[in-house]
Amino acid sequence: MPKRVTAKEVAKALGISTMTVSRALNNRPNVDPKTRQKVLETAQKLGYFPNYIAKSLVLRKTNTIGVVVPEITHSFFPEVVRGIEEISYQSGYDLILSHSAESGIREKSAIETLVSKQVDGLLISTAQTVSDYTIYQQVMRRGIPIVFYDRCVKNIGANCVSIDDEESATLITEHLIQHGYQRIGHISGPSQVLIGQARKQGFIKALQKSNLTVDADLIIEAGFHEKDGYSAMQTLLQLPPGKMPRAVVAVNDPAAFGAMKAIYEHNLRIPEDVAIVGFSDDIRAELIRTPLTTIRQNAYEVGRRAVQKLIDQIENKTSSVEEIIVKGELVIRNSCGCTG
Amino acid sequence: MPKRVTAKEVAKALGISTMTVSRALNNRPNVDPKTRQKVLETAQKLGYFPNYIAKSLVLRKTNTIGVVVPEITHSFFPEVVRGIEEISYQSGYDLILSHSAESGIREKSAIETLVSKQVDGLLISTAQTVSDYTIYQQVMRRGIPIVFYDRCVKNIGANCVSIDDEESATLITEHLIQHGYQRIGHISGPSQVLIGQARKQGFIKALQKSNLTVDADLIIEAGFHEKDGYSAMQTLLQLPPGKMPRAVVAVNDPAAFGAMKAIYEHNLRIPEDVAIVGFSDDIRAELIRTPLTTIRQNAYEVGRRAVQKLIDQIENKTSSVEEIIVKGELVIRNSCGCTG
DNA sequence: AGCAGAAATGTTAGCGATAACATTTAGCGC
DNA sequence: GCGCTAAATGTTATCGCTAACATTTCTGCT
Repeated sequence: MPKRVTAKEVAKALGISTMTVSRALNNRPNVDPKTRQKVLETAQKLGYFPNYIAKSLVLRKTNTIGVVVPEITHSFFPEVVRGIEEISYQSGYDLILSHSAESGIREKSAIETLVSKQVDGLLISTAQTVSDYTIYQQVMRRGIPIVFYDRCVKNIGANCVSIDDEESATLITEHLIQHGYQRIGHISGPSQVLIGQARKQGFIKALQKSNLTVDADLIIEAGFHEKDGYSAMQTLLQLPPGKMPRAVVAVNDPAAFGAMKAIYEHNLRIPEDVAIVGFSDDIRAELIRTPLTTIRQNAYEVGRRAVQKLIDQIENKTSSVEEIIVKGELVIRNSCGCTG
Repeated sequence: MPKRVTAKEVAKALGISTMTVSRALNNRPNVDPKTRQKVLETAQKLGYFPNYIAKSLVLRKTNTIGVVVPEITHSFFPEVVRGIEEISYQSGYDLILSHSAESGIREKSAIETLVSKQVDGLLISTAQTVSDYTIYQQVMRRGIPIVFYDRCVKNIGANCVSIDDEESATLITEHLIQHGYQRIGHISGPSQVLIGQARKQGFIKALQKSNLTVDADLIIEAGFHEKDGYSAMQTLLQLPPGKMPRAVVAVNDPAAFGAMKAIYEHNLRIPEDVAIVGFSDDIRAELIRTPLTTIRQNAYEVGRRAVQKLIDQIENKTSSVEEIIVKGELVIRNSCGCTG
């Protein structure tokens, strides 16, 4: 096992103290330029790498940010991480990445590990099953700042960067209303998931703003996957002709794809018979038979804003608690009735 | 600033020594069960988090693996990271993620930082511009194991897990040959990139094995993007009818998409007039007008095998240097001439 | 009860670096 | 060349933890 070269050995090789070596290596003032030069050369020659672990112990700073991601398969989060990485790199922070796999228990344990590793701050997107917030509070009480991203925890004094699900849902629903559709249905997410709730709220709000009746029969609680959209749409298609929705807002793109399949199977056309829109701008959205009108969410921007806020907090540049909302963008294609 | 609770304070609260606290917390033998119980309770009550930085300093082990990724936008690498994460989590290692952005300089600096952070091992996929391998050797001489993944560095005694680009290219080319096509063209990657070279080699090898002539005019050096495939295909389509390829092997799926666009613009049909195949199983490959026959690369598996190898090495379970190759899988759709 | 041996606990030193203070050396004016 | 200040360097203690050794407290057995 090769021995590791320490500052002490560099010092010994030059017949000086480790303190001078430390000063030279860290560009501190009050070091003779000739000494500094010699230290640099010797360090290079001996293959010296500073030990950041030791440094972190004494400085109580690791220049490391802990990132907790609930799901990595989903394309949204890698994109967020890319944004996080970009800014943190520029600011000289490294990232420790943890995956909670949507499990509250794993999330808690990941946070504990990160705290034990003395990260300077945490970026967290909560797992879907989390309901106990004491760990967050415990961490914050220790003076470790947390910024939540995408999935926020409110009222515990933490910063938060999220997507404006509700407003975006309103936006896209209003687009359908502008097309003149009166009866609009909604294929929603599971009711216990925040994102689903927000989008449903936004949908309802848009109807109300235009004085359209909100018909509970036209809101089907489903899920985020293709099959959920498929079966929900089948339910809608079974409604009597006078009641069947002329347009549908799906909770996300996969659900919309499923719904489209059901529509085609009923020998109906999109958008001539039923218009449909999605949410999240899946890569497939523009490639399918009738390209899907949807909302593009800027995951990259969410990541950037979240770390930036966290780093500001770590370096005491800000103290106010903010809720930053990254706007979604309406991507108009053909499934809504627009012609492209 | 809240003070951090240390083992010493837990000890003082109980009137015992820190050593006993340490032993109790780490499930060491020779601790009275009652004492252990009290320590656990008190630690919990005081909100004690162990300081892994201090622990790492004395144990010279961080339980952390450094991962260097050249590119995060590309879907391949997030998938590799997912595989890495899964296994490392099971084995109790955390990941520090670094991004070299295909820059040799950034890669070197990332490695230096990771070494300074005392990672137990490194997973590296080299940036495209890297040609100086001394940093790798320096790190390995320090006793820090490296496993390369996807993009390997040979002959420096490091383990490596990669995709069998050459063999897969042979495989898919042979599939075209089985269709009876005689004149087959290749839209290759840039010649200085290894992956491109390997695929081209595999393409050539398949032709040779079947005693088909390798016509240099049918091999167009292009790039990995859609526009590269588009312009390369245009060059091929300009060839005199007797020379124009009846089938094309594209270096990857995006290049194939570009090529397909060019083919359609020439009012030719796929696969009736020109058959084409890709590489990498892009998510769009099965959704397009004529679904693309391609090679699926198991990025997830690459990640899993690479960390596993690394952890074995860290824990001294293996010492032999291996080159692990994860096989690609032929995904047959319609663009090759098969009917689905 | 007395004692060996095991079990439980304590003490000291050190991991590799830096802060804070102490000391030596250098520079400069008269 | 002297004295004074500033620059350069050195010393000691410490960050929070654990290894290694030292000591004390239990056991059980004759």
